[in-house]
Amino acid sequence: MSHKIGELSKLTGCNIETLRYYEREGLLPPPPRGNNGYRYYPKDSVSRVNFILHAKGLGFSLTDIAELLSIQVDKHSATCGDVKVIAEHKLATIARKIRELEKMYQALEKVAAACDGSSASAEHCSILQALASDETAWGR
Amino acid sequence: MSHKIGELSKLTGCNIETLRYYEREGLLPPPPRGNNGYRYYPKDSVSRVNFILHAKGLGFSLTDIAELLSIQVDKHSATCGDVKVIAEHKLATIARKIRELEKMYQALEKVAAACDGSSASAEHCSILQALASDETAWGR
DNA sequence: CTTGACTCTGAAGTTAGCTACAGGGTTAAT
DNA sequence: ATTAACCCTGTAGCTAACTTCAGAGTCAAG
Repeated sequence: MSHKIGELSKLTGCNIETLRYYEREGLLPPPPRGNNGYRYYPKDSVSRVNFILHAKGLGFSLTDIAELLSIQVDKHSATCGDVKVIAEHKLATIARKIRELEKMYQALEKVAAACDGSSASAEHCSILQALASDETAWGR
Repeated sequence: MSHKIGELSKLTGCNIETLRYYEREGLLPPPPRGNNGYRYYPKDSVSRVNFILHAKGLGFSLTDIAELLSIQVDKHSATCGDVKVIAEHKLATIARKIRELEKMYQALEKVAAACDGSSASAEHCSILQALASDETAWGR
C-alpha cells in the first residue's frame, strides 16, 4: 500500500517537482525506494502533504510548517516540556490569526451589507473604514 | 497632520523601501508631496499599512490585498453588484481559513494535552495524528 | 554654514518557494 | 520488442516580495 510520486501528486494536487523539493527541505521524510530507485510513499503521506498545502494558505512559512510537523510527544521522550512550549507558542499564533480573520470577516460583512437592499446607508464604506469603526481593531 | 515616510515606517514597523514598493504596486495611494518632493502621508495611512501587514500574515498575496482594499461601496456607484460579488467571494475565503485554523488549533491542543500531567496517554502523538483522528479533517 | 540625518529616483541584488529542463533509466501496454 | 508514460538526479530558471545601493538633493541642530 504505497504511492509512486505521480500518484501522490494527483491525490494531493501538489506537483511532482514540489514534492521532491519538500523532501529536500525536510518537510517530507525520504520515503523508501524500490530497487529501481523510485520513491514509494506510505499512504499517510497524503495527509502530510495536504497539511503542508493548507498551512501554507494560512500564512505559515515552510520553516513554520516543519516546526508544526516536528511537534510530537512520545511518553518516553525526555523533551516533553520542550514540546509543550513549542505547541503553546503555536497555539497562541493560531489563536491570534483566528481573531484577525474574524475581524476582517466582520468588517467585510459590514461592507457587503451596505450593498443590500436600501443603500441609504454609507456614502463611502471600505473595509478599512469598517475596521476603523470597530472598537476592537488590530491591537498592536 | 501628516507623516514623512520615516515616521510612517516607525509607526507601522514597515520598512521605508517596502512602503515605496507598496506604492509602486498600487497598495498605497501616492501621497501628496511637498515642494521638496517628500511624501506626506495622511494619518489614516497608518491603518492602511497595518491592514496590509496583518493580511499578509494571514496568507493573502499582495494581489489579494489590493482586491480587499479596493472593495468599497458608495451609494452612487454603478458597480454595487460587482462589489457584492467580490466581497462575498472574499468572505467565503476568510470563513474557510477560519475553519482550517480552528481545526489546527484543536489538533494542536490535543497534542499539548498529551504532555500535561500523567503522560499515560498516547505513545506517539503528532499534529497529523490528532487531525487524522478527527472526523472533520480537511474537506477537499 | 556645516554636518549628520533624512529623503528622492532608478536600477540591481536577494530570498523563499517553487518550476522547468537535460539526459538518462524503468515500466507497462500493445 | 517497441513505445509512451513514468521515474531518477542535478542544475538552471522563474515569480513574488522585498532589500540594497549609487548618486544626489533637503532639513535641522549647533
